[in-house]
Amino acid sequence: MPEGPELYMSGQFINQTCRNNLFSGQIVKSLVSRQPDIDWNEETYTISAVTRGKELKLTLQSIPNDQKENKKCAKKQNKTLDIVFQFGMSGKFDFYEANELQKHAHLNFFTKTENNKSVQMVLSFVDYRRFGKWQPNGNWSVERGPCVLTDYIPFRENILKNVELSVFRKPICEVLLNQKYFNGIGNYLRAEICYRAGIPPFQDARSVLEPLLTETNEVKIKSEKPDILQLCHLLPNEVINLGGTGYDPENRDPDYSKFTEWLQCYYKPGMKNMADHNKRTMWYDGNPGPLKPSVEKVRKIKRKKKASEEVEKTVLKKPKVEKIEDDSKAEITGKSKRTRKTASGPITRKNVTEEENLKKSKKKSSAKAKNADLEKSSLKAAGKRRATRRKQSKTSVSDTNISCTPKQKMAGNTVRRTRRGKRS
DNA sequence: CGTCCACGTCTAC
DNA sequence: TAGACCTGGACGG
Repeated sequence: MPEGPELYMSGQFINQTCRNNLFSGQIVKSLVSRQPDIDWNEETYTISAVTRGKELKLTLQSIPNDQKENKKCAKKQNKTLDIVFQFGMSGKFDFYEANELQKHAHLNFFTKTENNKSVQMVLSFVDYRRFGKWQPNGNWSVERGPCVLTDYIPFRENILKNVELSVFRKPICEVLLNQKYFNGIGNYLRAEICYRAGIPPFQDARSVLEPLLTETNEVKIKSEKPDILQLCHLLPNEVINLGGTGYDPENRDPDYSKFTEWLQCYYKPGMKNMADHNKRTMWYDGNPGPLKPSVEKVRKIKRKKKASEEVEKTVLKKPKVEKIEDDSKAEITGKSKRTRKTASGPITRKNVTEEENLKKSKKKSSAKAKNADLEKSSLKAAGKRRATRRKQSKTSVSDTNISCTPKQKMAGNTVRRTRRGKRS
C-alpha cells in the first residue's frame, strides 16, 4: 500500500468503517510481531485516524457507561490512546469478520457485539513483510517533515528555506525520498514527479529547487506547468482522486487498472530505469542527468504479470483464496526469536549492468564466472538462510495464531473469510 | 530449485 | 554505503 496517498486513503478507510462501529476489549498482537504491546482494555471505545506523510495516527477513545456518564463525565475524562503507525513496504488496514484473523494480521481491534446481535468484526493492521511499526502514545516522528498532501505550504517552505544544506546537493530523485523534506513521497511517486516535471532524475536537487526561491507569484501564475514542489502535492492528490486503493498489486481491487493507467513512468514499457545510489530503482525517461551512478545497474522488467493484462480473469482470485487457507498453517510461532543472522559474507545482488547485458551474448560465461567468484559464498549463504527459513516455516503455525479471546475461540470453528473488495 | 525484485526505513562497519 | 529486517510472486534452469 504505502506511500503518502495510500496512507491517506487508509485513514479515510478507517474513519469510514469505524464511524459506525464501537470497539471493545483488548488489542491483540500477533505472536511473531516484535512491535510493542498495546496496553488497553476498554469496554467501549471508538477508533479514528489521521495521517501525515507516511505515518498514520490511530486514536482510541473510550466511552463511559451510560450510568456513569452523567455523574462522572466531568471529572473522569474519556481515556484516549494514540498509536502512530508506519506501514513499511506492505502494511495496510483491513476490516473484516473476526471469525478468523488474516494470516499476517499483526495488531487487531475487535468490535463490540451486543448480545451476539451483530457479527464481530476486526480492524487489523496487516503487514506480510513486517517492516511496519507502531508506537503507543506515539507522536509524529520529528525526523519527518510536513506532509506533502495535508501541509503543502509548510512542506514547501521547509524545503525552500533549507536548499543550501548539503543534503540538497544530491540527485533530486534521491532527495525526493528524504522524508525530512518529502514526507509522503516514495519510489513510484518520485518517478512520476520527475517525469512530469521533465527533470533529469540525477540532476542535483539544489539546482532544481533554487530557482523556485526567486519565482514570484506572478511567474507562478503565468507558467502553465506546475513546478516540482507543486507536483509533490498534486500527484499524490491525483492518486487519491482515482478512487481506488492506490499502489497495491497484491490485493488488487477491480479498479486497480485505474492506477496502473495513471502511472506514466514507473514500470512503464518504454521507460528506462537505473538503480540509484541507494539501490532503489529509479524510473525515468530521456537524460538521466549528471549525477547518475557511475555503474549503471538496470533492472530487467519482469513484472508484466497480471497487473493490467489479465483484468478479465477475475477467476484467478479463487485459487488465491484457497492458497491463503493453505498458507495459514505455514507461518512461524511466537518464539521465532530469529536471532540476528550472523551474516557470513556480504549479500550483494547479482545486478546486471548495461554493459554486461551487451557483453552477455558474447562473453556470457566469463562474466558469469566472475560474478560467481565474487558472490559465490555470499549467495550460498543467502540460499542457506532461505532454506533454513523454509524449514522453519514448515513446522510452524500462522502469524495469527495468537492468544485468542474466548469469543474468538468460539467463533474459530466457522471457516469464513471476507476480504475487502474480494468476494467471489 | 535458486535468484531477483518489491510501495521503507535503520544501524553498523 | 552495504546489510538487515521480512514474505512471496515471477522467472530461469
